[in-house]
Amino acid sequence: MTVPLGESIRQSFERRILSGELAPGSRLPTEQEIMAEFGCSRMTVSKALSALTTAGLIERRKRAGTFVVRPRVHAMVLEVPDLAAQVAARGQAYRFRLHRRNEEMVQDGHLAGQRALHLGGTHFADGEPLAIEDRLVSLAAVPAIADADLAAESPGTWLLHHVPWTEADTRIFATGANPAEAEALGLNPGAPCLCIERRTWRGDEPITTVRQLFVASGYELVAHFGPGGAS
Amino acid sequence: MTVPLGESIRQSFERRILSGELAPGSRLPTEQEIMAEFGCSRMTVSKALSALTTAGLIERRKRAGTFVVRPRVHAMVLEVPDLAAQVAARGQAYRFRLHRRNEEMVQDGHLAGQRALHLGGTHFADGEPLAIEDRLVSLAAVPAIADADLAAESPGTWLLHHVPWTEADTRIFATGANPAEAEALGLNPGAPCLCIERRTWRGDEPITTVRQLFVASGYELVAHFGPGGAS
DNA sequence: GCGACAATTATGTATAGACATTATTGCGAA
DNA sequence: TTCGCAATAATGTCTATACATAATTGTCGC
Repeated sequence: MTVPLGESIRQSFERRILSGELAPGSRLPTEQEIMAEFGCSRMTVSKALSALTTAGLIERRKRAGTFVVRPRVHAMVLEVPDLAAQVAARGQAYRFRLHRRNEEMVQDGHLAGQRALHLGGTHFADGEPLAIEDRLVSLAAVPAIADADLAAESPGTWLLHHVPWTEADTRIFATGANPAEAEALGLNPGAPCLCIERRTWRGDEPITTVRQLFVASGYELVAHFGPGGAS
Repeated sequence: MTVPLGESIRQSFERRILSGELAPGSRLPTEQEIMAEFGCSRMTVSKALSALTTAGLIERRKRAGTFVVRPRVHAMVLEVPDLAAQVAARGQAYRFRLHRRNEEMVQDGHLAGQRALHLGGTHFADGEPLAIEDRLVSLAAVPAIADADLAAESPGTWLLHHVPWTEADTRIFATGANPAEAEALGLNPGAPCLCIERRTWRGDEPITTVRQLFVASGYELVAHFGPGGAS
């Protein structure tokens, strides 16, 4: 038995649901009936249904039975890899240049009232500016960053390797570069750019806020939704 | 016992990991030790650890034990709600105007070699153009769209309510509006726009391809990552 | 010393049974 | 009719046990 029985039960119902054989809102067989169909114990059925529940495909209601959920909003998986790795994966030379680094008391936003390290820099791919970023890192949450060598490694890469986070919000929108930004990116003012603003936390504790402005022609985000969840 | 024992075990280890008490790469107690700590059976411990495994917090290796995973790439959940619903949620009046509808044989791309319905239109929020879209819908996969009333409802909304899909790819990038696009959106040529290109499938069968161009000031995408997965 | 093989130890999966929980259903009384 | 309560049928959780599986560890032979 290469594939576990519980897993094959899960797959069977996943297939029936995704194919439309089991329509949204329709009732699945009872656990007793599924036991009989697959010739296994109720615990095994229950575990398979629990997995489908956490995957969001079905809903279990006591006394009433188990139902296929009706489709809601699309939730897609957005991969946000490390920028240095992503540039390297395209076969380009990656470089980061830091042009601002100072400690300050943050007045507003996500890190308001905390001492933070304020970092600014430019990401280059093959010597061409790809993006500029402006970042605040909480010194309370990440004291070690005060001693980090951020000239060699971008702050994002350093944080990714040194600081685990548990929660993040990202806003993605298009905007025109203002004169200073255009200058830094080698564009004309008003040129289209992709802007990504991200705030991260570990538990309730804010870690960092970053605003990255990408040259439109040099960057795109890719999101995927598929049966496996991620792929 | 309001909270199930297995769940409290799961929470206990989640807390210890997120707080850093259990560092990435470190070994958890064996299932036997956890049994003793919580005074329960091994199945209950195993179920709690299974949940943490699917949540991606720990890794279980036979013979070796259970370990806290090291942080990897960021995978965030991108909410892609229906545009009409999203505009309505902001308290604005939503309208869609269809200005192209014809059947054609698709030459290239995702739907190459299929007969498809080619649709073009504009999304308005409070009477102002918000986005233009250009869409191909496979007539083989979705024959019913030939009879749909797409003047009242946007093609995206119609598809969302009538056609389940199982797989989708999305590209997100910034671009400048070309003269025709700028005209349709009431912008100057070259003005920054957010472009979303999406291809969807049901199983192996392509359903639709769409390119949506948003006025930069009117739209942003929001992605989230958190312990709950979605929130 | 060093490689191959066996023993050990840990997780992976499954069964069978028990009791808890809870929403529905139906019946009886006001 | 309608309100409320009890019976019921379904899922939720847990125990105790068994065997499978796989990687590390130790040992034996060379």
